[in-house]
Amino acid sequence: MIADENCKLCKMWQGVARVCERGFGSEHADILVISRLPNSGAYQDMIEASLTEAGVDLTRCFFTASIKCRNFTLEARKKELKACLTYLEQEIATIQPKWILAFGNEPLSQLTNHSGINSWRGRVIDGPGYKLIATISPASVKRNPGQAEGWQADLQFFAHQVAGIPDTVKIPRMRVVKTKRGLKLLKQAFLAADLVSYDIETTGLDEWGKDSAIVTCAFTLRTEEHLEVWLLPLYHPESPFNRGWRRVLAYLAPAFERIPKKVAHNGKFDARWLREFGVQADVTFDTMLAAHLLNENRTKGLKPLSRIILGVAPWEISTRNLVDTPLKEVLKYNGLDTVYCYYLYLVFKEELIADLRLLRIFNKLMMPAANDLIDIERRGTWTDPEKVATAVNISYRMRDEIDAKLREMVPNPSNPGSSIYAESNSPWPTNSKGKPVEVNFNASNFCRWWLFDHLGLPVLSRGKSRDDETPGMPSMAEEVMIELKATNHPVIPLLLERSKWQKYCSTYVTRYQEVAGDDNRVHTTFKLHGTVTGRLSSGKEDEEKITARRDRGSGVNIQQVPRDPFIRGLFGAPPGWSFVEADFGQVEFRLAAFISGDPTAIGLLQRGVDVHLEMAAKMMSKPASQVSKDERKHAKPVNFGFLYGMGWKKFIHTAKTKYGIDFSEDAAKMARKTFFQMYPGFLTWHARQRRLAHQFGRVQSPLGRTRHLPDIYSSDPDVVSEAERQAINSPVQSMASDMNLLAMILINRQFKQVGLEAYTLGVVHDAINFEIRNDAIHTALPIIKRTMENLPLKRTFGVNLTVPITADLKVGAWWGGATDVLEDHVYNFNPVKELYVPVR
DNA sequence: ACCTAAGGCGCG
DNA sequence: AAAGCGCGCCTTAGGT
Repeated sequence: MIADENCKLCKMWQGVARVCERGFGSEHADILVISRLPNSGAYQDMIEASLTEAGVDLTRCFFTASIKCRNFTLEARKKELKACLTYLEQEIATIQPKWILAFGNEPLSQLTNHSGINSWRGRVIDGPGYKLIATISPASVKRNPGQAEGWQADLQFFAHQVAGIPDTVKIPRMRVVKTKRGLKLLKQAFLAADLVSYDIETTGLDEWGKDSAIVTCAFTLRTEEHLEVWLLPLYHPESPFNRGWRRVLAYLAPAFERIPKKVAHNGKFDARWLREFGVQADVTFDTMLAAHLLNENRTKGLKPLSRIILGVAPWEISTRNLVDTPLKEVLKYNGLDTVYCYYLYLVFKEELIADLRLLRIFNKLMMPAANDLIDIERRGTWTDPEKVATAVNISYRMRDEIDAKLREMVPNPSNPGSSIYAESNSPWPTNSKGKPVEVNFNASNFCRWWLFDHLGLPVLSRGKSRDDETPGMPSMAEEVMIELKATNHPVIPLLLERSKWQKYCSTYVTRYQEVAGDDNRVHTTFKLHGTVTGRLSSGKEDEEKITARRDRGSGVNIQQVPRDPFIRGLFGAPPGWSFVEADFGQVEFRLAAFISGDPTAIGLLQRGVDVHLEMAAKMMSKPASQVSKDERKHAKPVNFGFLYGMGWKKFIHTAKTKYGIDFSEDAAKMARKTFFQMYPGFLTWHARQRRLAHQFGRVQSPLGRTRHLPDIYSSDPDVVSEAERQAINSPVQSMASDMNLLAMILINRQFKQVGLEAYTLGVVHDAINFEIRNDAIHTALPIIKRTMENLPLKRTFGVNLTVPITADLKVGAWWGGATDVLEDHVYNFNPVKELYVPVR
């Protein structure tokens, strides 16, 4: 077969033992397996073993590679892949495979025009005469053993596709509701069902949008041991209920709400929409959240989970625009979602029952929180429209003024600069197409050329090298620019100042103004499955994240609002209401003390001592009473950094960039030493977490939340070290966020019981934000503080905390403009005297 | 027009 | 060799 040992089509031939290695395997193969490079013996063994395990007949396989020269020193880029494709195409023409299994991004991009292996893996892609399925490369599995499970599942899926194994899941009869009588029957079916798995299809992502509508609904109902699927057309143009779909929902709502068990995949989304249109239904079991809790590392989508766990073939819909898709197609798709969701529920339920601590977290934290978040996301956070408008104007003006100054300094052939720096005659830079780049004061190729080539400022740091020949691009990070201030070139402070205003314009103030509705509220989507530790993440709905479709996004990340009062002060409470922020105080340090059992740390916390002050005293070798404010400030990064195993080098860096404090090498080393001398228990705790991770491949928080750390078994020591540090951090971060979640749930419950006009706006990891009507504050504050400081961890999770937990409350008209409420005043709040009356 | 990767930076 | 952890969003560059 084709192989040119004199090939010089690209650089890869240099220094390899064998140029252009051909593939091997059965001449009558109908399966082509493509790796990145010709496999070494060990990788070939690994691939063959895994394929056999998945059920692929090796005698039907031909093995080859994207890049035919096994060159480990040079990196194959587009050019090389294109050159080598010639040989690959010849192999395909000769073998004429029916199936191709592509390992990694290289064969995927060579053969399909697609790139990004993680979004394309596990999908059947049609090629000329063959079907291609891609997955990650065995090399990446070996480096990150955490990938092994998903990799094997992809191979299994490939084997199923090749063998044509039928779906393992039986699809019940589906019936479509078309008439009034059908609606009546569906209502009766609701009343007879003990469980429903449901899903809705919608016109857009924001339920409050002007044209938003529910296109179809599907319900898998379980009644006395048998399943039936009901499909309900609503707003779809072919639907008989197209005009009266809201009335249909209203008619069905009471019966639907009465079904005791409601299962859905990412049910918060569906429940939020249904609530918008008058259906008040909580989700009792969310399969996506269960999947996440059981294994936080795996993919969360209904389709990949169904593929991996149920072994079913993918079910797709031809277009994203449901209104233009035939009703029949939409309904079938919608119905299958609910059927597979039901079968996933059966699997996950058993898995949770097998781990009662996880089941407890699921039932007592995740599901109640998910249902609370429905209302929280719907409410949104109020922004002051006038303040926002002013902030937008100021931000743009500041940025544009700086731009104007910069533009005068931009090199101009007819106006050679008067800078004290030698201006080289380095030519104006061009882009990949050979066109001159435009003036751009962001971190662009123009600026890199201007600063480092034209003005000759020193390159202090570079990014990653993209290939072997060219070095990485000069860094324009803030810390680099701060260093460059020393050059006294006037362009540096301008660029530094500009980047702040540019960020305000692009990411913050303008976005807030764009997404605030008529009610001046901005919304977010919280994900309970957004992090591996159990923290919530915040942002837009997934589908809104596409860069090219910025106009459609309407959510913001409420957890990354800059602390600058100029920005944070845009959020607040409407007239007559107050913004209340409740923070747990140094909760991670407290929990680290609890988990490690370090007697010094526990003792200090029990006595209510300021740990930062104490650290400063130790560092300065003097009594705490003589520690200055500045000295205490120096102690803060010490406590935060070394807690999770930071090295002295990184410590110098973070102390400088995050706290603006200079530590010399010796001082940093000394600080680290002092820290562990003061809390020797932290060192043994670190060692214990490393040992546990190596022994079990996972660690658990005191409440029972699990962090799987398969990478601990990596052959790469860097990867192992990373997993070890995660083993130290995870239980602490997990417990802190679960406590915050529990507090939120309990506080909301009390607000409802008392009927208070007090509402949660969101959580920011160890803090909860509320909006409370002024006449309810004196009732709400004690509830908040008492709940946060006295969480029923013993009763709910069997955990006896040995350290006190404190909550700090702030009340005000605006976030960030709020003032602390003294401890005594929380329990004795005098609304007349003490209520912060906002000046508007 | 749409997509991905990387750099950079906002938050806890 | 290098070594806190956990996130999401925006921009640029370089593709199809």
